[in-house]
Amino acid sequence: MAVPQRDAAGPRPTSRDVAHAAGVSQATVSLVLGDKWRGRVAEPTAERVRAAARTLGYRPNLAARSLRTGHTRTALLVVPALTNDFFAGVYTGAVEVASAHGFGLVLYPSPTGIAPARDPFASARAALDGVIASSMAVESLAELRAGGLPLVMLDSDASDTATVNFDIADGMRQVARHLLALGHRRIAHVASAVDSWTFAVRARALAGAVAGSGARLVRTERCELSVPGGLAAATRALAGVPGPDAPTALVCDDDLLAAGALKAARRLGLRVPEDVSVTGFDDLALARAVEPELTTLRLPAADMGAAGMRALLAELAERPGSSGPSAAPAATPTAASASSAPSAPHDAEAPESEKEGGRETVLPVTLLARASTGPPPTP
Amino acid sequence: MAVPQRDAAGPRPTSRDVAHAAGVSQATVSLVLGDKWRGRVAEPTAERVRAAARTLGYRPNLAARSLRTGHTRTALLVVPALTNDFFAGVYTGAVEVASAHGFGLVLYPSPTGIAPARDPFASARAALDGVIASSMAVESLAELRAGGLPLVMLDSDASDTATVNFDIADGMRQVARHLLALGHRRIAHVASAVDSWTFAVRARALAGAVAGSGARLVRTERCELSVPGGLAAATRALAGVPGPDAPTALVCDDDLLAAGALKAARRLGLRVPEDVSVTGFDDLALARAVEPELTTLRLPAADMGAAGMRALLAELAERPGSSGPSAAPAATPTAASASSAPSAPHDAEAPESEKEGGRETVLPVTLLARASTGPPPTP
DNA sequence: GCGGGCACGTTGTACGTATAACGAGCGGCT
DNA sequence: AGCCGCTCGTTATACGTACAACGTGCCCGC
Repeated sequence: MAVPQRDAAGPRPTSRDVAHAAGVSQATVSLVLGDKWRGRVAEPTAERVRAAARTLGYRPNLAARSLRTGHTRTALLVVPALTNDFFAGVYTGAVEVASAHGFGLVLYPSPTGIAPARDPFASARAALDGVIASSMAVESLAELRAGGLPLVMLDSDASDTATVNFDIADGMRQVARHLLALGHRRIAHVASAVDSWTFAVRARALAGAVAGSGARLVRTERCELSVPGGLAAATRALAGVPGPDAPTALVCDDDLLAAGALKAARRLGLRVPEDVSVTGFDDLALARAVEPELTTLRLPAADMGAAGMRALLAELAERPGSSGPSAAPAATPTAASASSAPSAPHDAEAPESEKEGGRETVLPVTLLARASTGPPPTP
Repeated sequence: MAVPQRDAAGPRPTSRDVAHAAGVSQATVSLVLGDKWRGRVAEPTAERVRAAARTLGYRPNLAARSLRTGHTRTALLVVPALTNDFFAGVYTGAVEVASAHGFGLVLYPSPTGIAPARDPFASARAALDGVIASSMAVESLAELRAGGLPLVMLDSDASDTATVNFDIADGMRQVARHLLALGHRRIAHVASAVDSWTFAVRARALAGAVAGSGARLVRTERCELSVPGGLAAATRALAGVPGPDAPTALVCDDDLLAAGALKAARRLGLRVPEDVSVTGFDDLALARAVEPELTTLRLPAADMGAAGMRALLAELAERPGSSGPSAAPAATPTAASASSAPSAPHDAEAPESEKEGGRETVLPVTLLARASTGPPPTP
């Protein structure tokens, strides 16, 4: 009703049409709608322009704008898979700070089965100002950089790029401490076979935490990052349980693997946690859908997305020809009043420790102890 | 190595730079790279242009192209949630046929917590040629149509728009027949509270199938579409089990609900399927992650996405100023030889019955009988 | 009374591309 | 010989926007 679109739209009104309707020049329209008019256009005139834009249902032509300005105010988020709630959370966080800064965010799920050919983002045709990519979604970092676009990596140890990581090592130590405190002394690691920093760190940290504690890492089984993968690997890891040399706890690199481990235990006639404890990683929705619910690490995915987007904006800001971020939510003529203050989320929060002046952001993680862990069986 | 990008890139080469390097005019470059040169440019010249483009690492400026042509060869897919494998499948299918026709596909997960303000797709800033939307992701269809963009709806009964649907009614009848054949006579329906065509049909079809069969639909419990929702609703539905008037089978509108039902049964001390049978819908990955694995309906999500994209392309083709679909995979200068024939997927397959000349596509579904259903208990 | 600022706009141009319209050379047919 | 028609290009223009540069009154201070 109040929405002012022309229904039987002719060929979409341009800024010149608006100018004509408001009795000004096209340049003035551009100034007013671009929020660059303080002191250059009188308020009544500006209001006339806005009114004309509103009644005509004017919406700026993005292509023309990009052609002129050289940028698109659009970023790309590259993730390995859509179905993982973790990356959905990353997206949510990233899109929030993006749109708070007038940026769009496009999603590119890397392995869709489409051959990426030469162009990694062929299917996300949008012209881009920058890229945020999960290290799990890219094979070759060089290929990404080839575009010459500002780049932020997630879960990566790349040193020549801005990165956003979780404190995975600390998280793994929390898991280890939890199990050790429960009394476990023989632990197996159900590990992802994905060759990524975030999994390499898991292995190192677990080994490190177990090392000087009187406990032992009795097995490590690698597998594909999926429930069936976890089922297979956990089945191998559980051979000989209960037994003197067999593990009493399974530390899994991911909730998917832990869910598979639960199935493996059940098929082997083992109870969780009475016969064997299981831990996950990520706190996916799946962690609470299975029985028993998984002890796991909560990684604040949205924070990672938000931090990634902020890092990208910072990168953009210090480029030569680029436009610094602005809070102005684009030129779409919308009623100027928003309900509450826009408030870029988290913009001044404490928890995320950022290496001052550096290019790496590290986010804390927290352990959630649930029903899948308990004391080891007493033989 | 063979990838010909300029590393210390200056301000990106334009078609004019290519023209200069090849000793031709800019128009000729445009013709050659746009595949419009048959009979207008001699082969040696064309090759010279291609070579120049390659060594310069030329990539056409999308903004300029869109400004000139008026379209973007980009479509938008609007889905309710990213984490649902079903919609991930839809995306995969859609992106496959899109890129086979030289189109890009951008994803917009509707409820990201961002207020859509006036513009439904503010965060997917890309300029669009058309939209494919799941009816579950949009509140008001009119708002979608307001953009004036070609529109295809998924899972919808909208009559004034092209639609792609599954044969939900037939699917529900298959479920009912399966349970009736096992001997169930008292059935409860764990239904989604989402007000959408696809769920309304489920209810009607289940009621219809149970009606003349000697069995009864003893309860219907509605809830939010999630595992906890299913847990709550199923707990209500299972009151009094086992008992003379209580259901022996739970038909759930979605695998998420069925997973919740499994948890509910376990908490009530009921075994599945010995005490109560449970069925799902969608065949999500979750269906096989839980124990016992779910009897469910397989909906070929990728087919739906592919059909949706094809419907959109058809829509686009019969618009006045628009470019018909073309198999030419854009102008990116890539080695002309592909390994195998491109072969638009499924393009001539039988299973999807399409109302000839109509605007609705209906896709078949198949029942997967797994461990969560069995004969009812014999009292 | 006159130069100088200020407030308010406007004119002009460029971004990189696609395509319509227009040749120029040349061989063959009548 | 004349001229059509074909091949192989070129020139010119428009898409819609942002912004640099340039007026034009008008008031103010000296």
